[in-house]
Amino acid sequence: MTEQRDYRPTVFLPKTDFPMKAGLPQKEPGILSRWQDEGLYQQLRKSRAGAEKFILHDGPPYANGDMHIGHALNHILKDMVCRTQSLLGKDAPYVPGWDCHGLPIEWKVEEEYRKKKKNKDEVPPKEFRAECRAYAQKWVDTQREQLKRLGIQGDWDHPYLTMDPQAEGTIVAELLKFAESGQLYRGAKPVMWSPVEKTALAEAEVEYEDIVSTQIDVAFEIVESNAPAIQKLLAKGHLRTFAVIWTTTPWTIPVNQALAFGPEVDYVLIPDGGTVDTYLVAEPLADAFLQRCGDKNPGIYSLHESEWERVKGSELAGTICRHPMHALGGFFAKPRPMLPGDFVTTDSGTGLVHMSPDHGEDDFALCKAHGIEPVFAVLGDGKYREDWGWLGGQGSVINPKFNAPDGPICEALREAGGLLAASADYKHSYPHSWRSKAKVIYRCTPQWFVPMDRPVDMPHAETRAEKRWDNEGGALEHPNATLRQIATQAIADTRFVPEKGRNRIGAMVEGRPDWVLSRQRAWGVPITLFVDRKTGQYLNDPAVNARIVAAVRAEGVDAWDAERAQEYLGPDYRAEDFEQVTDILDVWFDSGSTHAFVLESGRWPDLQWPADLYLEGSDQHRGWFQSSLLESCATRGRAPYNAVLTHGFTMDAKGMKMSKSLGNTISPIDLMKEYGADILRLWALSVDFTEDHRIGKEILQGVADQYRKLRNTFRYLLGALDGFDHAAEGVEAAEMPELERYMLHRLSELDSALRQAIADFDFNTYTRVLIDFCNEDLSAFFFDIRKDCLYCDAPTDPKRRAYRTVLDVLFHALVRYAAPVLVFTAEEVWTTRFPDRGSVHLGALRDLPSEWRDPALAERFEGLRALRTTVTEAIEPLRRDKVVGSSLQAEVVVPADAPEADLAELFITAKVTRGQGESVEIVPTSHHKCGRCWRHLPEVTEDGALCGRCDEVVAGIDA
RNA sequence: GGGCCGGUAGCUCAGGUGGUUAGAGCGCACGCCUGAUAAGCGUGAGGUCGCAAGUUCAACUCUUGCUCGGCCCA
Repeated sequence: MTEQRDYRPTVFLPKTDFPMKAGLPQKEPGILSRWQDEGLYQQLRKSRAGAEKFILHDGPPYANGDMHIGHALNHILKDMVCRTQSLLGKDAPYVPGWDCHGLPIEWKVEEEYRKKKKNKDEVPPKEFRAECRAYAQKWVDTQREQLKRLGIQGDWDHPYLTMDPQAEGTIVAELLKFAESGQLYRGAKPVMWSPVEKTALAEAEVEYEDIVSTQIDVAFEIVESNAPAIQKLLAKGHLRTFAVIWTTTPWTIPVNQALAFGPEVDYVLIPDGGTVDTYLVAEPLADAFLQRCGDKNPGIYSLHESEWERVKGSELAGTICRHPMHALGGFFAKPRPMLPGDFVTTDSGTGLVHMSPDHGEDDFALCKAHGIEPVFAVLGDGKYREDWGWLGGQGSVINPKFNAPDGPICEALREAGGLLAASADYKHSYPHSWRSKAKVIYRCTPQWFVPMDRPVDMPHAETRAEKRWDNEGGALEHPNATLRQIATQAIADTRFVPEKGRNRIGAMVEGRPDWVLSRQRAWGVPITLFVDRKTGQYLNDPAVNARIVAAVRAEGVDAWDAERAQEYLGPDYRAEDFEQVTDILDVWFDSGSTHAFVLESGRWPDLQWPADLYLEGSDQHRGWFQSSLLESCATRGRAPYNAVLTHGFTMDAKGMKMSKSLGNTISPIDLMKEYGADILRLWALSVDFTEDHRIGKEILQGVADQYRKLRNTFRYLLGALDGFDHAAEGVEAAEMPELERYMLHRLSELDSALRQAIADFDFNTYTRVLIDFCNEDLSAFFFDIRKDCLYCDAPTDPKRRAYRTVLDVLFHALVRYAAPVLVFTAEEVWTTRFPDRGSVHLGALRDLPSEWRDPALAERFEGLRALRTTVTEAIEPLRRDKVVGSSLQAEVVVPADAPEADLAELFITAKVTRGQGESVEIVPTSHHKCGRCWRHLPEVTEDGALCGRCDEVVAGIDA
């Protein structure tokens, strides 16, 4: 036995400095600052100048608090959209924005006041707004840094802010378009109102607490009815019939204007044996009613239940009652009609509901539909107004004593004979003010509305110019169509991904009430209207409006100052003839106008109107998607977007929503510190974001494993391509071995799949297909088979050159495919190989040569791969029995009809022969093992000696 | 309480218009290799397709109810 040489130095192993361990949290910030220094975003704009555009318009997050997982997901998806579109060669700019006005910021500033024992009411509004502005700016800056850290690419130096005076000016200009086209009216609406703070409250400012209230049963005498059973009673002049209502808010009785019944509910007439009276209540609630007032009216029991007369709810239409206090005259003497209300249930009460349009949403809507208007009897402090016919000047209505069974309301009702029962023992949950903890009420207040069902008088093109409407995108006219109809058409014309979003927003637009634009707040864009004190109509003069818009554009919302009314009104009007509106706009109007000042204004010349895509969470069907849609349809006659993409919400590992109180929140900022942004991105792009999805330790561990696999694929490519020079070593596809040509075919299939996924915004398919290709086609198949070739063939060998040529093709393709997902890692990969060729993110996909497609070859290889699996399965038992270890020690017999190919090479076995039968058989090889390539070949004379190929190669090296 | 949406292996996902033993990748277990080495390769075990009825010759796939979870509203 001769001394064996160590052939290791003669083997061409992969060589690269690219580390297996990523160290993303440490590495990413450096890459990020390099991009910033090099102005990568601007470079990209330049390189795509003139290309087809893809405009994603960023929905503005609220400038309050740190980035949370929802922001992260949303922005990763937006970034993926822009980057993949850019990969296709399009110009896909991204201008991020923030929503800066609104209540939550006001709260925070007020909270800081309270800490300093400062009273908000003593602070001049201008000063207060300045503090809100500063607060918003602080969070804009914070979130901007956090989003940048995620690798989101965009024009971070020029974001749009809704509090930018230019933006505020545009918002005002958009509002005035509504005014000029007659799409504004002043109406009333019940809002949550706190009598203690004397202010309207938002839903979020209200919390529910269990309290005990007075419950009363009140009788309204029926004076007229179409129901036969009631008519019969009414005909006997001396009998009285009462509709009975039940309420836990006695104070609303003085403002009652109607009664509601359930058309589907069955009612009974209960005769009171002690008197000549009869009571109408819902049948299922009759027992409960009798229990409540039985003690005081024992006569009610006089007739057996089976003898009670029945009345169908639907028969009650047209029935008229009178208020128990009708003797007071005036308001109280008016007829109280019974109206059909779908909201009436038989869960509690009497199945008849007393209606006060001033103090309930159902009440308001039902009364409005029947022409009954609110009366504004309860003032902001909770007292009835002085001139009110009953209890004028008294209150407050939230005072329990006021509502008590022995309070003034019940006493008066009792005296009038209208009170059947009253007890202070009803436990229920009731809204309270978050801040004062006092009870709140519904109260009608005047508000500004956009009508959904009034024909939109969209000004014609020439008129638009006259009126100085600056709709760069133009406007479509829909003769006589209402805003609801135009919006419905726009929904039909928009692409929704996923498709179910269309149904969701469609149902909302179909059913939504008029848009309430006004808020009685400080931090927002003013409703810049002057109302004529004589007519109650707002002034509609384009010249006045132009002055207002110009001032707000220049100075921001502070320009809407009462002292400057005359300046805006000009010489044609007198300020004292007008009331200057002090309400501000619903912030949804702000964000609904972003398309105007971001896409249309020309301040971001890369952008254009309309947007190709809006991309937000599914909650925005009611929010931004809709406010933008309505704003744009009312002023431009179409949606500001061509497509809407929605994502679901991120749940914890168990599928439960994240909340601070549950303590299951996961911060993307923490995750970036632990795993790195690329892992977080890969997570967001691996899950089915169109549904709700989860995040957690195990999931992230899985994502990190997928990442490592991708990273090692690149590491292998970098190592295997060490020193590759295409000019010297490249091989034409036609000259390549079949295996290489098959891989080019597979790559072109992958390319098609990825392009389809981009077109569908189907990113989990994108990442899955990419990772599967790396695992199955490359690592487990191509790379494994060609290991011998790469390590042991001579560098000049045509097969090895062909292999490396394909590796080079794969490198260029894969690094670009991966770039939108693993933005940092792809850059690291790219610069490891090409330190002087700029950023990978400037690159676009190249169209792969169509000749690479070879379906016939592919079909043969699919058969070979199936056979390969059979062979590996067959080797396994021999391994178990320690007959063979490496597959190179196996000799294989395959069926005679196995496809033509170098099977030993494909199967990585010593030898393959064709047998007679159908089966695959394995035997251990008897050949010796080559000392260099470890293959077992007949020409190897003894273990450790060289095979013919290696002998030649080593000789070449030695020489 | 109402509207809409969803529940396929431990994890992330595939499963046209109902039709053979429900698939993939990862993870896991076991094994091979030790020249991609805190890497690479192979084999294997995991699912009453949320639950229950119904339609059908046949349902993960259709209908209804329930349940769990989510978004929006009340």
